[in-house]
This record gives sequence, C-alpha cells and structure tokens, in this order.
Amino acid sequence: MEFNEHKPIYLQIADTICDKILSEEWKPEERIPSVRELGVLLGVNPNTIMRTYDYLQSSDIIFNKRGVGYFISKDAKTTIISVQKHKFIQEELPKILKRMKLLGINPSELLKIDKDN
Amino acid sequence: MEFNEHKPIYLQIADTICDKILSEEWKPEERIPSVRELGVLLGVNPNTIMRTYDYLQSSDIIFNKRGVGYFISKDAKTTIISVQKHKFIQEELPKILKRMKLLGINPSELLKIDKDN
Amino acid sequence: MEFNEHKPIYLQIADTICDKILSEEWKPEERIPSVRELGVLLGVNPNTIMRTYDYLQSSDIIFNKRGVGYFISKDAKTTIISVQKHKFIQEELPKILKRMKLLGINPSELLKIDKDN
Amino acid sequence: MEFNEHKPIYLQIADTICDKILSEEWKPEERIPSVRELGVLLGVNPNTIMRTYDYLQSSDIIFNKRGVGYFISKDAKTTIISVQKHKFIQEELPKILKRMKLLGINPSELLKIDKDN
DNA sequence: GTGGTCTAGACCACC
DNA sequence: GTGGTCTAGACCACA
Repeated sequence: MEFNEHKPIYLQIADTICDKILSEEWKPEERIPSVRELGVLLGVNPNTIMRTYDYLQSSDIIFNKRGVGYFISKDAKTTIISVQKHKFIQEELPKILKRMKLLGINPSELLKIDKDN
Repeated sequence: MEFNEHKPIYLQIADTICDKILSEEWKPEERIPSVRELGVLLGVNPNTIMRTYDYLQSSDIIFNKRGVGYFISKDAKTTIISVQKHKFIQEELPKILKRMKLLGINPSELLKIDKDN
Repeated sequence: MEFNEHKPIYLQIADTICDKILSEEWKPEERIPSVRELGVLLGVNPNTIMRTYDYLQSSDIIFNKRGVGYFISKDAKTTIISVQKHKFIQEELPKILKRMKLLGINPSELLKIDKDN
Repeated sequence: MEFNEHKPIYLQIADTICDKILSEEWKPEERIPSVRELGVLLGVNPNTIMRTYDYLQSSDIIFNKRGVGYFISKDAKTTIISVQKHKFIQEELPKILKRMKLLGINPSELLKIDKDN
C-alpha cells in the first residue's frame, strides 16, 4: 500500500478500514485481520497497525476479544457515518467550495465529473 | 497570524501567499516583504519564512533578485492555478466524491449548500 | 570531513553522496545513515544533513520510509548521470572549451594530460 | 544580462570583461564604460560594478585615471592569461577530467564536440 | 539593507 | 529509534 505524504499512516489505514465497513465489504461482528497479518499485508510495522486498532477501538468501531482478535462493532457503520458526515459538512465542505472558487471550478461541473465515473 | 496545528507553518504561510496572488492582492513583478519583515509581521522566525520562500521559489511562484529581495513571478497565478487545479481534480475530487457516496450525501446537495453561502 | 569554502556544506555532502552512488559504494534500496549518525560522523549539525537529504529527495535520488530512514532510490545512478551529464555537456563544456580557446590551450593537449594521471 | 546562481555577480561581470580583453574586443589603453553606464547596461547596481572594477584594478587588468574613467592596462591580456592558465590547468582540469570519468564521458569525445561548434 | 548558511537545542509525531 | 519543524542567534557575502 502506498501512503499519502502528510497524514499519519495509522490514520490512513483506519480510513481504508472505515471505507470497507461503509461499503459493507466488512460486516458487523466479523473478525478482521490480526495485527501481524495486516502488518505483513500492507508492508507496515505491526506497531503502526496496533495504533490503528487502538484508535478504532476507542472510537467504538471495532472491539477486541482477548486472545481471539478484533471484530467489527455492531453499530460500526452508523457510528462512522454520524461522526464523519457532521465533520464533512461542517468543516471540510466549506473549505472545498472556497478553494473551488479560487481555482475557478464551477460546482456544477462537479456533478458532470461525478457522472463520468 | 494563527496557525493550524498539523500542517507545517511554513506551508501555511505559502498557502496564504498563494491566496494573495490568486486574489490579485499581490501582483506579478511586485516585491514581497523581506524574510525579516514578514517574520516580524507574522511573529515567526525568519528561518521559517526563508523556508516558505525557498519552497515558493522552487515552484516558480516567486523569484529572487540577489541583495534586493523576492518578487512575484510573471506567471505566478497561472502556475498556481494549473498545479492546484490539476491536483484537486485528479487527487482530491475522486476521494471527496467517494466519501460523499459512502456517507450518503448526494452531490447535488452540494450546489444547494453552495448557494446558501 | 573538510569542506570547501565557497560551496554550501549541505551541497558538498550531497555531492559526496552522489559520488558514492556513482561508484556503487552505496547501492539502490540500501539504507543510508540517519540524519544524526551522519551529522556526528561528519562533524556537522543534523539540520545541515537534513537539508542535504531534503535536496536529494527532491531530486529523486533518495527516498524516505517514515520512521525508518532514508534509502537510495532504485534509479538513483541513472538519475544522477542523466542530470549531471546533461548539465555538463550543455552548460559547462561550452564554457570550458571557450575558455581554453581564449587561454590558448589546445583541446588535444587535454588527452595528453589525461593520460599522465 | 543573466547571472549564474552561485557565483557572485561582480565576478561574473569581471569574467566577461576578461573575455572581451582576451578576444581583443577591448584593447589596451582603451576606455571602458563608466560604472554608471555599465550598471544601466547590465541592469545591475552601480555598487556591484564598482566592486568589479576594484577587483580588476587590484589585479592590474584595468587602471583608473581620476575624473576620467577606467582603462584597459597595457599588459592586461598577458596578465589574465598567465593567472588563469595556471589556475585552469592545475586546479580545474583535474576536477573536470575526474567528473567526466564518473559520468562516463570519454575525453576524446570532447574533441568531436569541439569541432561541431 | 538583502538573502543564505550553519549551529545548538528543543519539541513533536510517528514507526 | 526515525525524521520534521521551529526557534534563537550568529556570521557571512553580496547589492
């Protein structure tokens, strides 16, 4: 896996996990890869994965069964959406719209680009 | 000036300079404040400003006349727009649209929000 | 290490690193000394080494694995040669030949001098 | 006039003057432009030209008639050649040959390139 | 006055 | 442990 320059790797991994949950590729109560497995898979130090899991656990998105592994929480999807949707609309969207104006991109073009994908 | 926590100060300063160029508050061939002046003005160490100027110069946005100071490049605005627009459309927009879909936000709502501002 | 007076130290260090790569003393994918190690080794401030590494990274000669260290790029040698060769032939050689003419040195003497070494 | 990045402007100007003398575009006893004239001509601060003239005068390449101007010394050409030729052969040539080897440029190619100009 | 380089030392986030 | 950023302060060459 390739990582973005400025965002911490452990958060980038958390993001892709959230995406998998949102897209229902990973479902509630399902076991997720062990710290070591995922570490090998992504070519990343296990400590970094540990940090991702810590973070997701403290956000109630995954939970741990001691000696067994980590699992997706029952309400993971709702949790993610409620947190991220609010943050996205309140904080990020205004910035995005402002930048689009400065760069001379009309928001309506956005819909067009969207359909092309 | 107040700075965001996670993005380096020198880049945040670069951003505000780019914004000034885009909004034509600062025009081509115009001299910009000296390293020391801007340092005092922003309450920041001159070395940090130097780093900003280094970065902007390597991006062809400003240039240096030795012993005189830094100046806005003739094509600064075009340069900034082309770089940022490309990056925005190629890298950021896809991510944004993907996230909106995952979060269940219809892109057309975006236009509505835009009008409200 | 001893440094030339007029060229910045951080560039002189960059040069010696490039030389090590060209002579294959340092090979692709190999880790290079940490900023602090090399600083101690050369009797130079770590910041100065950091600047060297910054410069080499922006030239695609080395790359960084976060939290691990810097590594020689796969194509480092080719990159260095193509950049330097181009610069040498386009910029420096014409000047050298012109000066030799003005100073009355026949270019063929150069071969003779070369053999003496 | 455009200037090289790292070499002081006043020395670069001195170089071009020496070149004019070597190529006999400027001849002994001839008056050279005044500090102000040359400053305007090259788009450079008169102080910088002054420094060039100081330097050339202390090297016996030009001399000053008070209130009249600067003039090429009678032996300017020999002076320049004797100084530069020695320096070129002793100091610069070995470096050049070494770099050519590292870059894989055969000195004999040099003669070919020379003929092409 | 200008930029440019360098040191020393600190603090931080990340792996 | 790693790099990365920032400050403070110094010194220098150049215009």
